[in-house]
Amino acid sequence: MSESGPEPGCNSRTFYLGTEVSAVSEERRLDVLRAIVEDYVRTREPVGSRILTERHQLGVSPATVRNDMAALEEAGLIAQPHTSAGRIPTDKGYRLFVDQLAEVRPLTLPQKRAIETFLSEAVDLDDVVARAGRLIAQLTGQVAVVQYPSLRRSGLRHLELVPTAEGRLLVVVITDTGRVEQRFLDVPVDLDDGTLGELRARLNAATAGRRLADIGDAFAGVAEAMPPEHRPLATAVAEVVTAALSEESEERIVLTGQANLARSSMRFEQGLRPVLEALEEQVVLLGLLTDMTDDAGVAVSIGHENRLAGLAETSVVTSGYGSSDGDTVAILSSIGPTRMDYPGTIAAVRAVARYLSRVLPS
Amino acid sequence: MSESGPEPGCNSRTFYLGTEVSAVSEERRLDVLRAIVEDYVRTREPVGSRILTERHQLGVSPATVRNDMAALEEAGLIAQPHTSAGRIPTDKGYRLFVDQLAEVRPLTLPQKRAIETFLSEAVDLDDVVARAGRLIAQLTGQVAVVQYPSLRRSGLRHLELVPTAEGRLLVVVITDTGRVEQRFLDVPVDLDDGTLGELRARLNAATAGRRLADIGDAFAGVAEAMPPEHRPLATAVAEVVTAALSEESEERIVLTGQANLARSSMRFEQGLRPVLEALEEQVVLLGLLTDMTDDAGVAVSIGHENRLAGLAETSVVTSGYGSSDGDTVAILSSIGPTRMDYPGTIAAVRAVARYLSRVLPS
DNA sequence: GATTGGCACTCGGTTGGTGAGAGTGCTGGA
DNA sequence: TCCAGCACTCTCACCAACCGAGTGCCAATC
Repeated sequence: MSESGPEPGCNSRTFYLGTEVSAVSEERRLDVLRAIVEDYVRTREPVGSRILTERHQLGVSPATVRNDMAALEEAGLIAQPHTSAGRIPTDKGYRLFVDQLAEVRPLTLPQKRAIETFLSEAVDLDDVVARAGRLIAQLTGQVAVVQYPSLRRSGLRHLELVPTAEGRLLVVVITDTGRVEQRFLDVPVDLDDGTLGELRARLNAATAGRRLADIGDAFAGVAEAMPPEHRPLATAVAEVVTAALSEESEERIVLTGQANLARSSMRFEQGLRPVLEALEEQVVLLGLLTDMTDDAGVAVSIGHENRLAGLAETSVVTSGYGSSDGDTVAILSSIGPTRMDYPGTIAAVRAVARYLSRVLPS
Repeated sequence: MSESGPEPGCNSRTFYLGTEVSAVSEERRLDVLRAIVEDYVRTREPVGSRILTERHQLGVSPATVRNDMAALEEAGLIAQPHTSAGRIPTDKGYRLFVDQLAEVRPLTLPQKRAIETFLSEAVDLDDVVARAGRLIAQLTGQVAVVQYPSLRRSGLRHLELVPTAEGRLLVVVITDTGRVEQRFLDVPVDLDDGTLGELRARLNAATAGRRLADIGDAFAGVAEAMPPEHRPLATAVAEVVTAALSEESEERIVLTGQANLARSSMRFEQGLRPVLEALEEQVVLLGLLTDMTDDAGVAVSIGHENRLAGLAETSVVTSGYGSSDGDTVAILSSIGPTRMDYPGTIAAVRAVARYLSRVLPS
């Protein structure tokens, strides 16, 4: 469910393949696995022993490769779709590849520059999120999921109280990540501008810069400091704000690049349906992404490791992003077939998350 | 491109089918067309003359139906996928069906009630839009497109100026349809709360309730009324607001139910790809929807009538929605295969648009 | 012990042919 | 104007044969 695999430090040779073999053979078997993954990702065809020796410098004959493949299959790292077909990696094989064998492939400088300029041209938060999605979708050729900065993890920039004609109060919350939320509040008492101004000033003084998650205490203090006749108002405001912010419906995500799923390069056994359906379950999807993301760096979840059955044929690459101080306020990710270009996808997700963090406090 | 067909009033019998035949034959041929459309929509199979006589009370033999079919084919209303297959309606055939033959089928009372309660439970605009999309997607089993209330067509509820720490001004625009937009403004001069308060008050007094589209004049008056040293500020605010509101990027749409496209009931000749790609071109898509929507009621665009090539195998059913006084502030629509249940889809779109208009000013 | 060439075996995909069935257009008669 | 009958066409499903790719195993070699 997370990117953590066996510790890179330990001597894990016989760990993976079970059978006792010499270190050098073990090494080559992993080379074979890497070659299989890379070839299969590129060609989308099960790869046989001969092709493998032709296309990669393994330095051994097909027969030897066949023996190695038998061992890899024994270990559950590769499989045959059917007899007399080549091998394809299993989820477990991809996992090992991602954890141990994949070489990071940083983006090119022009790519990085393109990300930077494209993101910095955004005019507001909606635009930032939309652009981030398009970047991921285009760089990876897959589906991008971008979460709006979570309200609970954001800081408060400003709290505004707007009286409307009908004796209702509009409460507007503006976060330091640029989100704006609003709720109506029925106020029983008449409001004069003075009281409202005072309340506004006090609320903002008490809450400025605080996390929205732990803003409750701040509100309590404000209510007490108000003259008794206005305490109910202060409490009501506090209530509506905390209620609005704690609502799960306020966690929003944006999907981009679904058209990429229909490209010929993506053929799913079960068809597109389960994938599209999983993507529409936004609440569940967000839960999955949240669970698999740890604070540090990029996380990968492969095939059946995903809780959602609809994503059993896909892999998910996520990263948190946030303000430049490293706090994660939201998640962004790329979803594609398990047979994806992991190094490229990881690099793209990481890069966009990084620039996004930089651009974010607009 | 719009729903307007031949005037219902005119005697259009020979108009459609070209050949001179008796009125009663003409009548029956249209019955045959209706039967073909209904059967094909239901079974997804080309329908032959025998099946047709068996399943519908046409009162004539298959041979006669064949003659009628030949006439309908001659008129371009139906076609054969290949020799020795049944007939399927052409875009033109669907058009005639929608304009002349389809019977409105209102929703059931429980359905209406479900729409009403589901929409009224929404907590804010985002929620309203999302729920409307889910309703359409679920009722029609197709893709729903819901546009956020267009800023240009909304009225202004409130304009807020928030000074931020870094000497920048945050301008927040709140519309009477519930949308909130915000922009940052670099202000050269120092701001004291008094000036800001005065400007805010004047702006709101001058603009309250006005359409955002024609708010420019109102701003001009405010700038003149301000003391000379603050006129630049007023002008700058006016500029940033008008700029923000006129941006095309602020027209937002939400797609729901894309998973429905992958259902077995939707098989497109060209596959899903062109459809999904067309749906991702949100700007173009919105333009298409806007063009085809007239103010009165539901509009239908069928197959190749759609400007977007990717939607050549789909039909689009749209309706405007807006405040209860009938003004259209945005569009909502359902997109599915040309072989869709037109009466049902039209009824669903109309109903949701209607209730949405009622619920909208949250 | 590791590697390799050779060889028999398996099995999926393709090709080509055939027959059934569905649907049509046409024609002549009511 | 309608309709029954008939010959014709075309698709689809089925089947059989074939081909090629790839494997596993074994004996020989380094």
